[in-house]
Amino acid sequence: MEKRILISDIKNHIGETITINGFVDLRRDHGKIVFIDLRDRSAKVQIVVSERNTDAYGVLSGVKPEWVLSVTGVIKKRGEKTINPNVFNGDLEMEATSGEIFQMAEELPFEKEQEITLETYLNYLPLTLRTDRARAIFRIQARITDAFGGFLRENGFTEIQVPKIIGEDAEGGANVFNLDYFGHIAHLAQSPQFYKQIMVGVFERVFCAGNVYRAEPHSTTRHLNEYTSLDFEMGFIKSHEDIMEMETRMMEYIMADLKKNCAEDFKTLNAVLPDVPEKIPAMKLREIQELIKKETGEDCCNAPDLEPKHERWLYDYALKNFGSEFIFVTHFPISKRPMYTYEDENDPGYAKGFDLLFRGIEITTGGQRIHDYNKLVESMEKKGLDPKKFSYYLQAFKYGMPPHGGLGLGLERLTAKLVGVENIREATLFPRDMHRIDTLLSEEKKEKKD
RNA sequence: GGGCUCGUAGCGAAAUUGGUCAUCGCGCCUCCCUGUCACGGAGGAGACUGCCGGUUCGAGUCCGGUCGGGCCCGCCA
Repeated sequence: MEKRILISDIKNHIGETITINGFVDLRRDHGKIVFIDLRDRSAKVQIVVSERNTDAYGVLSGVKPEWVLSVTGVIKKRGEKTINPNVFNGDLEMEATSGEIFQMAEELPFEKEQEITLETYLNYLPLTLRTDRARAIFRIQARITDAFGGFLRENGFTEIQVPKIIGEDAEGGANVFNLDYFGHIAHLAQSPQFYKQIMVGVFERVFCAGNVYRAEPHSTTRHLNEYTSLDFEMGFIKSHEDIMEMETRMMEYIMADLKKNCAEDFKTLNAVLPDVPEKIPAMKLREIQELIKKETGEDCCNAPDLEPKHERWLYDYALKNFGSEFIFVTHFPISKRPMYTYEDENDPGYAKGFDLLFRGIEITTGGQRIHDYNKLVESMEKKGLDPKKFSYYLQAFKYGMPPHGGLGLGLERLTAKLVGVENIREATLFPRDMHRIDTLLSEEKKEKKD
């Protein structure tokens, strides 16, 4: 295959005649001279189409946004007066000598790179995703998953793939999607929890990144019915604090990676990377609740979790008092946690577990898990679950399981908070919510009626 | 599941207490322009103000219903 020259690389071809491919971003028509901003996956550059170059002018002078082109021409340094210091490649341009149109395009149904409502954005995702903003967001997201895997591989973790179709309710309680499995009822996985725990018995340290499903009928800026969970699970830990330490180092690694590889995208989004402290502050839920009572007068001391507004309050508090945009909340009441949750022997009734809050939102839940078979069975019974239904999972514990723990991290939540978008759906390529699976569900319903 | 709120050209917005106000910007079409970079200039097309009904001499504006969007809460990542 012929090596294609990317627009980001044209500075190495000054004076040469080369061919570049891409999409029309914008045309500025001055009559006898036409400027085209052409973008490919790497960058943009200005094409100069002059009437003098008859071949190029004939083909290219009338192009419109999103037309797909191949342009051949000479890469030139711009004259002093025509340099644009505000854009990438602002000191270069291509003088077109010929061009080919691969595909024309209809007029976009929205204003590119302008403010549009979320509804319009979601209705035209195949096109709105082509904007600078969206491409920056999802390049960053791709780096996050890449760095997540990179860090864990360096630390002895093995990547695993886990099923998304499961037979029994994974953890009890949560709403799961049902599906017909050859006449049996199966569910869409709401987490990889059981499989990654089982795999601790195989590899000791495992991780996976995949979609999980929640049939919760919510409609907020931070919930999706299908989201991406970044999970790891590791054996031979002393306590949940080992998991917290691992996550802290992981965050450090991810942020360093983004700083190195996505600086331009953060600039596009006007977003700022957080500093990850050497030790992320950690407080017990009860300590925080007392603090909230003391500082705000609001009494939430008996609640099993923090309310969203208190999570935001805690963000301000941690930033002010600890200089950290991250904070761990530990020791939730065991009664409100899943059956595999490990009770703190030094703090009975409370879990050796934690949430990680970033910029005022919960992005991670993690903790130590019960590894003793009998205790696990006992815990299931306490929660009103039938151990027989979990016999497959329990095998791993019956035949030897090290002390272990892990966590799940919501990729879209992390992305949204990192890049500063208000709604999590802007941090999801093709978000699934109550009302929309690519198209509006209500419209499908309407069509069926007709 | 509960609550709040919004619905005006392709897109984003404006219309004092209901009284020719359906307006502006972008985009689109035609024409002019060899240095722009959100190019500029001249002209033009495009909306029964989501839908149905009501109040009124008069409704984009008020009321009821309906459809759709958004947000918050519960639950969670």
